[in-house]
Amino acid sequence: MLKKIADSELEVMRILWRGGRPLSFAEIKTAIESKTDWKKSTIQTLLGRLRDKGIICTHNHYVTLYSPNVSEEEYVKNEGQNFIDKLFDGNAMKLVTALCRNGQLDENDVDELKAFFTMGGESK
Amino acid sequence: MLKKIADSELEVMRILWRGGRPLSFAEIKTAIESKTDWKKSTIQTLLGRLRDKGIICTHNHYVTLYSPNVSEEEYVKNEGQNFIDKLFDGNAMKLVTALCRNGQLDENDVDELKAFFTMGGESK
DNA sequence: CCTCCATGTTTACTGATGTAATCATTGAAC
DNA sequence: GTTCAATGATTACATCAGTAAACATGGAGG
Repeated sequence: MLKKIADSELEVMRILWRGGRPLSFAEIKTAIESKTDWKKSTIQTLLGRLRDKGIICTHNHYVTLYSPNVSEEEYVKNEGQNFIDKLFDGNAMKLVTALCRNGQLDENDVDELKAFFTMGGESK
Repeated sequence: MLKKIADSELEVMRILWRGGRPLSFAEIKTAIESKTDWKKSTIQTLLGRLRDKGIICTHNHYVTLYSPNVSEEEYVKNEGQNFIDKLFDGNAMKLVTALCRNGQLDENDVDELKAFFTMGGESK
């Protein structure tokens, strides 16, 4: 049961996921500093917590390299399910109809989805 | 900007929302005890915090009555948006396509949505 | 009146999160 | 070798969330 990833930790995970390969602290630091003004010790703390939770692991290569143990897809799927469970009784359709009702999704979007299915695959 | 409703607080809110009218502590307590084993002091704490956050208010009637300041719809819409912002760059379609990809939504569901639109209204 | 019960208020404690300073180490540069 | 900069580890501290005991109070019953 996938431990919870806190918001600030998520920022770090994004870097790792987007990196697509094990990253060094320096790389992570640079990437994070381009979007937050966290001190390095903060980043270190987050990496430590993520490792404690088993969400990332470290390889001792030459420098330490950090890589995710869970993929972004897994994470997103998991969070999505939790969210749906929490607010929509686990029923994804309820979520979607709520989106429609709130105008966060319109008929064109639905058409697009339809297309996605009828051509059985990756639209994007 | 709607203060955050914690998970346990949400349980209380559900009672209030479902109640459809201002409820007394006794009513809330009974309702909550049917689904959790929280002590009454716990329920009081949650009510207190919700009131501090301005999410509910109390009327002094004869006994104190509690009622929500935010509707469930508002709340759900808000949380939904936050969720989409956090995990899908604010793009609801990305969420929905993810649901499809994960099989949490299938072609039939999409058809249903289509119907929802073409007949312009409340399907369910 | 005195007592008890339901309710309201205050205080408490643990763990998680956001944020970081500080200390320790280790390889790189002189 | 000695020093320094980068990195890793330890400690810190405030706030929030989950859960609750304890204490105060105002009526209901006797």
